[in-house]
Amino acid sequence: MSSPLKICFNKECKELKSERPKKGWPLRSGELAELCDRCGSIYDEGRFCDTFHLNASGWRCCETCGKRVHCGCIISINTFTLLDAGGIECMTCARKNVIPPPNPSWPPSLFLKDLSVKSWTQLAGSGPVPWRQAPSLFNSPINQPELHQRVPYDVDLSSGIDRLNVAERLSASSLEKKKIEDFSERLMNGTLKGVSRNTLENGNAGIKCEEQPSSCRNKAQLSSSLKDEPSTPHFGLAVPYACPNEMNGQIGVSGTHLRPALQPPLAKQFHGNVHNGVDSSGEPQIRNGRPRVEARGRNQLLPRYWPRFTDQDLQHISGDSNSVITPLFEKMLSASDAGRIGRLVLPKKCAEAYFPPISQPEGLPLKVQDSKGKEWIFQFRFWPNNNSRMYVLEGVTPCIQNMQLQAGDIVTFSRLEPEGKLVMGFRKASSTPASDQQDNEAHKTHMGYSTNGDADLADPSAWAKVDKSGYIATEAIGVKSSSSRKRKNTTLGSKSKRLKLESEDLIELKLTWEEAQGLLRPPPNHVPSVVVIEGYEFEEYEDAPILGKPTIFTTDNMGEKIQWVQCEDCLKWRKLPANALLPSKWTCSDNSGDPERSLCSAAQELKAEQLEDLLAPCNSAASKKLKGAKQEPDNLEALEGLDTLANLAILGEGEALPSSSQATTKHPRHRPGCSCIVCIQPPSGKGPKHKQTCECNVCLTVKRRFQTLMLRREKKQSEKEETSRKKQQPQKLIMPDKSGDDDPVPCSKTENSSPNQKKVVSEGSDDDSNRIKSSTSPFKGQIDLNIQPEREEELSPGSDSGNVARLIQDATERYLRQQRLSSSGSNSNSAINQALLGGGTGEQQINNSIILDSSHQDPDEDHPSTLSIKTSASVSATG
DNA sequence: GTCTAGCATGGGG
DNA sequence: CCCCCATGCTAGA
Repeated sequence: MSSPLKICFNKECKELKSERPKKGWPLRSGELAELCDRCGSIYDEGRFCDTFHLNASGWRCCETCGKRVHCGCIISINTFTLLDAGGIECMTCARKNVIPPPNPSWPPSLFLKDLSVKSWTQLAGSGPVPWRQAPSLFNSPINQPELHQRVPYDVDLSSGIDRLNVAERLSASSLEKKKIEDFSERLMNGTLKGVSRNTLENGNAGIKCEEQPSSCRNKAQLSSSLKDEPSTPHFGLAVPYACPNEMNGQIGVSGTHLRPALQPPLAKQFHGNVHNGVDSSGEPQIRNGRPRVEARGRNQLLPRYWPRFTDQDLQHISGDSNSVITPLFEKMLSASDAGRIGRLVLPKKCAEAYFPPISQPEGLPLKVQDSKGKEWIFQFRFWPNNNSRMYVLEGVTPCIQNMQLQAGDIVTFSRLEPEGKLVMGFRKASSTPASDQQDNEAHKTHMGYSTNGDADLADPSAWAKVDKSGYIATEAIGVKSSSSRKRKNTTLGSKSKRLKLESEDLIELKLTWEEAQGLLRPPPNHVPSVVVIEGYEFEEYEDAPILGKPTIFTTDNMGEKIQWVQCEDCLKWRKLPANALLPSKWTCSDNSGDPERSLCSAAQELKAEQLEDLLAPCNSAASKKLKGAKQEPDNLEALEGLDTLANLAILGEGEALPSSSQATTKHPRHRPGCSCIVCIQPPSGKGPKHKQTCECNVCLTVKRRFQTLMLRREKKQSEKEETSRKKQQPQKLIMPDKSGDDDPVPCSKTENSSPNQKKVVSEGSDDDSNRIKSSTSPFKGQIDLNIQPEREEELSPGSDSGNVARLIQDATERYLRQQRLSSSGSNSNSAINQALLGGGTGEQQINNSIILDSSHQDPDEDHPSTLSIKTSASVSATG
């Protein structure tokens, strides 16, 4: 590794590394720990753990020779193997009885299971994972050439995994089912052993486990092999891949699904080679759950698809049964995956490697079990795409909704043995392994142990987080930040810009826009202009509003506006002036205005019942309406969301949030039980709607934001016009420190508002009460707050800003657009248009309205300048 | 007019 | 340059 630090990687050692530090164990990043001479020597001699970890936990004794092995440590990860019956065995003993696995590509258990022979179709459509038999194909005597012959299309067979996967798929897909059945049958009869070996031997740069019974473990042994392949990620602390000692199918735990640092003595063994075990080399595979590593550049599965299960994940999936989990792959849900279309795009390689072969686009129904044991049937199919295929799982929407997943969350696929069931788990993007959502330590770990090049891994501080049991224990904040960061660096970072946007969109997805709206506070030193809408005053911020700690506004006995804020530490509620601007994290010590209550020890001013009254309205959907015009968080949920957002603000952009908001089936951004107007509305959009006079927090904040939005739009439009239609906004918008509400162009309202726009709207709206009076805001629009947020995801794949404010803006824009789309032709819609048209120049206003309509329809057009271009075309359609 | 299925496109690796 | 795949696009239901 190229640790920036000059000291020995051994945290027990403070020695400085020499110019040419000694190489130690492989890190998950794929690099090697750099040690000082002394530690290096100790490591080389195999005495590292004995020397430095004597008092650490994780020591176990070899079941055979009794030798003590430090199982809970990355350094010794490859010096032992887990026994099926429990316990461990040192490599020395393990090698003695090693028998090459029939085919490392597939879990040995497969070979031993008494699988009935079914056609793929049958298998796929019913019962325990049918397709899992596929692997068996390679267990047949069929020789490599035969496999190749079955390959209908051109594939790179040079890689072992390629061969296996492709051959497998190809053979299945290209062959007639009868053939497949026969093949499977043969496989089941165990007559096909050896195929994989041949394949691997010939095409795999990896180690040939089959040839050398002990090689598997040898491979697993880091240093030597790793040193040979420094580029290979070895983040897996996984237990060395153990070749089955017997043909009973038992093999040691494959490191594949075990995270490196999460390799404590497993309470339960999760067999199965890693992924399809297609990896014959065993080496990389073992370490990181990486499916098959055809060394250098020929990986079949991209790192982002490598399963990163924790043993807890696996345990959860397997439940109390004795099932063995074989992690297959995972995928971060894209916007479209999580959208309502219900199509989950499967990574091609993964689909071909782990799902039953399909030769027809129609594919097969695939039964999948979720982590809760519930079964789902998806259609596994593909679309011809160019000369390739695009694999998709159709009908996943119910499942995804059931799991309350959003774009950015990760779905994991694994195989449950011996049932052979395909299990679909998930992890929330928040880093909490959601597949089980157990509140255990493991879940505090990052799910993102990174792959190659993860700086975090190379960072000794990260190592410091590796506790003695081998778990990566991280403090809450740390988990959040580093986790999400890792995510970005790995899955997202390596992906397209599109995905990056998505990741940022993630943040947005985790906040209801109400939550976001409610968090807005006027920028410091800025006096918000007041807009009166429907008799209520709204603050209009010229500059970017800021995010502050959520508070509850109210009026005290003296009739003064105040706000209540809860101390982060003692949770006591403190009273503050209404205009106090609070940091996201506020504690009593910040209560400088009230020295008496600037300590947590000070009694709470609010009595229990008062507090209850204060919060009560929040819990009642019926009481969502606010008494005041200020942005008052209207319920606890909102508060929670606000807290989240506040935290977000602190954490900075790109930080994943705890997925506190779980989507409802109707509205992904709302949580079960949510009684907001959105959630109680039928999908059709019919039913209760916000009235124009609605004064709920949602409406208030949206209206407020609408004003801001319109103002900004108008500014930019003006600006644009002044610069002769010169496009200039996009970059600005995506600049973290400039994006969002922060208009980079210093323009006062006066400057940017055409005189006309200052006219008070008095359009002949169907509802006169909807007029917006404003003394300062140039925009006088009306807003129909009835939208179908559930469509937001679909229509707005991503935000291009990591700036929260920007997200909020986007949310608002989307909201507005939505309401327009969903209520086109409605009074409110026309009202908006009229309102917009009523003020300022027609063109100007039209553009504004059009912008709203056009925005977000295309992620690439999420810029005013671009949007405005479309206006003319959209006008007719809109008008 | 809406929704869906399936193909096409194009950015990014 | 090719492949993957997210998502756009659109014909058809």
